[in-house]
Amino acid sequence: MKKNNKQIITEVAFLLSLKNGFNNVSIKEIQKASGFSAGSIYYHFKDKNEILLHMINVYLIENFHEYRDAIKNSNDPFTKKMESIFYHLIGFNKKEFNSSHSLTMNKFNYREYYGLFSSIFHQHPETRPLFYKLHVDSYNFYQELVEEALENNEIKENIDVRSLTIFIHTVLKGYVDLCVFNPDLSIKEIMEVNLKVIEEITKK
Amino acid sequence: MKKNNKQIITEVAFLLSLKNGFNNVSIKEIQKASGFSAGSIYYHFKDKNEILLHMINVYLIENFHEYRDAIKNSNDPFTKKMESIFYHLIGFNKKEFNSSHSLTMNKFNYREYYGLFSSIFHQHPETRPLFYKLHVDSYNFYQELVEEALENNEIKENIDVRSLTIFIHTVLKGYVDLCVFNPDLSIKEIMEVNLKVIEEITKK
DNA sequence: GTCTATAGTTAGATAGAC
DNA sequence: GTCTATCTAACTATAGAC
Repeated sequence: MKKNNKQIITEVAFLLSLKNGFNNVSIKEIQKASGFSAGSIYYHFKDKNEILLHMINVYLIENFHEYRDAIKNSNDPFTKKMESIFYHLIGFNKKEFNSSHSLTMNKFNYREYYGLFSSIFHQHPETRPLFYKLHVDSYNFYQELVEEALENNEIKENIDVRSLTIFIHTVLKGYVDLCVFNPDLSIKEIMEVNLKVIEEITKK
Repeated sequence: MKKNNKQIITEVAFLLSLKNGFNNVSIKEIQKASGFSAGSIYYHFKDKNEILLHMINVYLIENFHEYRDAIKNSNDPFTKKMESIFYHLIGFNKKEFNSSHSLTMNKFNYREYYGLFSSIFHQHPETRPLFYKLHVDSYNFYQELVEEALENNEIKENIDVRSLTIFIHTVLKGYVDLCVFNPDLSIKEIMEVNLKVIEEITKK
């Protein structure tokens, strides 16, 4: 899949934004880093805000859909799927996480990633509907997993689907937040603690 | 407690930042909203970044210390203290939340509040140590509550303090995140679901 | 589709009077 | 301690040649 120039500009804007925040990335910087001129950039995007929208769609929305569908289509049991979500949320699948060069975390820096999109949510209120939609999609995804687990008799059958879904949603959100803001706690420990609680309250 | 002019400027900067993000608030806007001139502002602060630091200390750090000490000094049982934290994290104590005019949420808009500080964390990396410190303090606070509950025989005695503390920290983080980003779910429901899980895994 | 050159605006910060 | 006036730098966006 060859990248067209619009995609290159978007990627450059995204990578620069990870470091400095979208508002602190100037068109001049995008010019320098991409090799394209201002005129060229404004040929592809009518203004800077359109770059932002494109960026959100590619790196937030599409990214979610991809990892969601990957997990959906796997044949893993409920607990395994939950574990995969924990890894994916910080940009890893389990194999990568346990490999030796995972420590560099080069693939993507989840700390900057979530920081960037939180900033965008706050400073560009016109983009908020996109975030709300994403959260509804996440909720529905988790609910499907819970319902599937119930059907497959993997968790205790008298559990309330809505409550468990909300709880799982909460824990996943908090887990990401802790990983981002708390450099003292090991990701693995946060993950294991919370997976254990989920197991405890769902076990038959 | 009469406000001095430095405090007024800080408050104005904070309120404007809640709406637009600190980076999008210009000195000119602070001038207009506060009634002070640029010269006056730069008499109190050597540059714009110093306003930011002062703002973080007053509205993030001191705010945490106040609500933490209030809960610490209360004589409530463990579950009651947990409930209070849930309310305080979104800017209410329970009484206010249940009163009729709570719906306006005028006291402070927690959605903008957390959005603002997330943005600052991302876009002003030099301030991150302050955030890390705050998270360690939060962790220690939760741990003290757990230890206290153990001493008072309020929760089952064979529970692992560290695991429970990490779990509580995760849930509280996720709860705030859901409240901020998910306008479809009722705050009360998120709160109740998670309080119930905490109760379930700690009950004797 | 990409370039150069530049218009037009706004930002943070300072000097010096009172 | 507060004011007015102003400087310099940086930004987004556009016009027009190729």
